[in-house]
Amino acid sequence: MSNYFVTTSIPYVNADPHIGFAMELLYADVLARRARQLGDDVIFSTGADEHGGKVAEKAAEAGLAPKAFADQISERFRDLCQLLNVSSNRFIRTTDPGHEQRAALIWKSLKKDIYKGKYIGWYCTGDEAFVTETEAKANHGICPNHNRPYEKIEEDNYFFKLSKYNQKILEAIESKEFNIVPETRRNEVISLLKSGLEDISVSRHKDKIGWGIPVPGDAEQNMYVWFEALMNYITVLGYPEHQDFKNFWPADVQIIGKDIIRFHCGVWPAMLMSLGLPLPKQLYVHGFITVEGKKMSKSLGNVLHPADVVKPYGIDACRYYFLRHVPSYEDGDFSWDRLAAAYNNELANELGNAVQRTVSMVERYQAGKTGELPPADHDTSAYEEALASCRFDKAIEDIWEQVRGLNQYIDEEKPWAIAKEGDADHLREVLAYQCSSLINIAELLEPFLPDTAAKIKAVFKGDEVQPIEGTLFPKHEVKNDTVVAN
RNA sequence: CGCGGGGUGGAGCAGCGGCAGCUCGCGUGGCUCAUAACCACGAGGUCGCAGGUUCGAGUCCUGCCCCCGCAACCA
Repeated sequence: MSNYFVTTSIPYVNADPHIGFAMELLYADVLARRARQLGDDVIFSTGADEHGGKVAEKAAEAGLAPKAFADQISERFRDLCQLLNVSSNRFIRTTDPGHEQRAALIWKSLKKDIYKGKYIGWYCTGDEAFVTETEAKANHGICPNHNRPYEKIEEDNYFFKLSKYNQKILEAIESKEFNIVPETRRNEVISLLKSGLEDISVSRHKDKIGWGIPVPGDAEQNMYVWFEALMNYITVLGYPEHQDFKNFWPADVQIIGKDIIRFHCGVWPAMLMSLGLPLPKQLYVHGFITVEGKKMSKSLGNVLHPADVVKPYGIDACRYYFLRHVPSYEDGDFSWDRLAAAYNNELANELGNAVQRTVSMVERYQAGKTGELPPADHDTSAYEEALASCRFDKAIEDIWEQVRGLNQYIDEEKPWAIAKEGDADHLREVLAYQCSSLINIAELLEPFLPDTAAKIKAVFKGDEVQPIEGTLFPKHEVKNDTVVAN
């Protein structure tokens, strides 16, 4: 028995949760549940990133104070875990007093790598925003929105010596001490690191970004939101003094989307190194999800909320789709047709029916008695390997091989024919194998479909089958569930 | 010359040097324990285009075309 720590990224609370983040929660949940199943002590943290200009802006639009606005949205992220039966046991908000205090503490500890520098950039007073050097050049020094020249502005900021750790990070990644999966992401990061990291500005002027954690000892500056948000992965454990931190860091797996890879493969490791802490053991980078082939966007009105997906077929069906039919190592697509097909063919017909026919035969031929069950004989190494490398889709495929194998077995053995012949011993043997196989399937399924696994296990618990009321996955008529517009 | 991913039967994908494979859909047959479910067999692809390396290329190299993301300090 050991300790296991898995994290999701903490979503920015400028908008409601959508299925992209739901997927990330599911990935983490599978790992957490699997670890628990193997007897580990698990901390599974998620949370909300709540500071920064954009939240302040959205709050103002809603006529709320930033904190009140953040309260509202972060609550929706918290609810998401329940909606999806996600077993996270820590929810950290960057506005938690604990996080704020610890962030200040961390800043002080990082001080040796923080220096005051000048941020120089092109600024448009019309947009009240900086533009990049390239953009300024592309527009020939004139803001196209306001038709006035950009001003060159200098601003005092604190900088973090990211460049100092460039080489060490590269080494940690190449040696897999800090293991990034999938490989393509790892290669991407390596080439990024080889091209060199520059020091980054890690604070903002208070009058520019007022909603943030103050830089200790400088009333004029707030911490740059990203810098501070990354700290959540250790403040959630009570860094530096809490026992949880001592027991659970480094994280076993951190899960992020591909858009924030730079922060997690550059800034974050550098911060840890500066603090003298080990890097996470593994970073899993997932892709994005489209809806019916299109990128989700408000203007298209196709933003899909997790609740919409759960509604028609239930939580486990939703989990199943995201975990199996969205490729773990690539971008994926959500489609109602494919969800319906997966539900009917795989969950109802193959798995549900395998349970049903087994139960029915045990009842019919053996008055519900199962007798002694043989031990599981399925080779789980492919499954284990898939989970270790976060290939959730492959892991489920491996389970389904067993499901299909069971249906084939039943058709080959023909228990109904054996019953007719009256060979009771042989029949008992065959049916016992079926039950045992289903129990094993349930075991492997638990991290992915916890409710379904529990139901199957309940059926074969004693030496007498306990039929499920109704069916495991009732067949649905094809409904016209269109994407809910927003 | 910003970075990356991808183009394989109707759909979704695997294969990454040695007879082109899986799931769905479609067709035929079998079975009757089961949620009109299950099982078997079959049709369907010149593996984006053009060159090259090789005894042999979806698989390696070069060039081109087409999709899709990311980045440009918003987090």
